[in-house]
Amino acid sequence: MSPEKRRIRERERRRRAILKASRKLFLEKGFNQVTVSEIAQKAALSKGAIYLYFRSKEEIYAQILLNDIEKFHKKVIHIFREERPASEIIADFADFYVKFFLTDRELFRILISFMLHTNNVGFTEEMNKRVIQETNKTISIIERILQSGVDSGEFKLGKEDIRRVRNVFWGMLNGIISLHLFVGKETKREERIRTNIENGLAIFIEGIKNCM
Amino acid sequence: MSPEKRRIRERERRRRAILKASRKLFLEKGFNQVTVSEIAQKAALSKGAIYLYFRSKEEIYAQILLNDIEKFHKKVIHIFREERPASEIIADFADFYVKFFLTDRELFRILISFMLHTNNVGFTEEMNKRVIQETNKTISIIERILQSGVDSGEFKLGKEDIRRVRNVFWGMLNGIISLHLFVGKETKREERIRTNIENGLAIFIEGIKNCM
DNA sequence: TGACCGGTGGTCATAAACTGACTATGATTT
DNA sequence: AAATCATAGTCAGTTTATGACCACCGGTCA
Repeated sequence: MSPEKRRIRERERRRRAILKASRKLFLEKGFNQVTVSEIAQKAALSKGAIYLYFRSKEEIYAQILLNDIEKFHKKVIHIFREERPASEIIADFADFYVKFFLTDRELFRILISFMLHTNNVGFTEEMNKRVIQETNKTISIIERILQSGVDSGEFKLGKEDIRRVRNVFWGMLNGIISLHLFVGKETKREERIRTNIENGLAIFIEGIKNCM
Repeated sequence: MSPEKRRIRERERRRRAILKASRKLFLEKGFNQVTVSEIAQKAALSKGAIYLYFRSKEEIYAQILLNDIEKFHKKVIHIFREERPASEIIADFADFYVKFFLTDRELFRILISFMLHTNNVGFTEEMNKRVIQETNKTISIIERILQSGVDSGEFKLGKEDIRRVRNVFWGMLNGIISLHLFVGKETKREERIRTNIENGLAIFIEGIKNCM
């Protein structure tokens, strides 16, 4: 291996170290409560060095978001493997979504603040764009599921309907989870969320099968 | 961890990388056939960087030697654990010595050239002193074994005798191994060496039990 | 014998990476 | 609204790394 190659590797290793350290801190304390000095310390670098790898604290945060969203994507993509009724696939999606975020409450908090466009972090337009773009990829998965339901005759929806239904479904998912994470009690949280979402889904699917 | 600590760690990691890379090369090709540029390349560093970690090619070599000798020490030290006749312990030592070096023919070549004081590498006096000092530690182990034999009444040797016997034993060990490694055939090498040393030991122990 | 030559150990000017004291700014207290 | 504080971001100085270069040595050939 050439010195050049080695340096590139080490650069990437440090970058990952910074991301790993700051992710942990952000999840523990929230964006605003974390200082760049803290991140530097945890990554065993000086503050100045952080700025050799990222332009700003926000950029670090954005990168973490993008990584997490990508991670979710890679996992969720397998839901499409099987040939089954769209209503089942969409229930699986919901199930997976809940499970994925319940493993890390703060990860959800971080992502949901973007997904619901309620973040108060001073991102540049560029950063916002990229994060939203990635988020939309996830949302479009729902659209694909709905579309397959229409194709197979299971649902009867127009093009515009699909978009609306997608938004309702997405909102419902995040709304229910948020409700229980931020308001509800710890006890039996997962069960409550699941029940809520099952109920929601039942109404939801019945609705789109018959009404529209 | 502080930046300072991290840097020290990384420094040590590089140093070890250089030693690891050059050890491999030295064993493969011998000291003179290895260039510093090769070492640098294998360690994924520039040539100049090598000289930030070692003063010279010889110093690298010396460090490898010292490490290897130390490694041998740490392993051989356990031979003293048990309470047994000195003649058995010394046979074990011989056995261990053979086994240790047969696992790596070139390691033996490297070390023996020092132990027999036949190295042609341009070490500084300082380096030679340290390596010889470490080698003498190993030789003194033999002395301790002999001494314990005298203490228990198994051998009858004066102070001066012990030193002479030690040298004879040491020379015999290395001589026999060298003989087979550099002259003898590959086939049944270990067996031949063992047989030789067993014979040598029998004569040797009989000699020091009765004659001196 | 001595001029030449290829190869290599070691050097050093330059570049890259890192550091932490410092500055500017926005929030908070008095 | 002045003063104090906290902290994101900067930058001059330091450390570490690079590879072209030099000096030297051993071998070759006239």
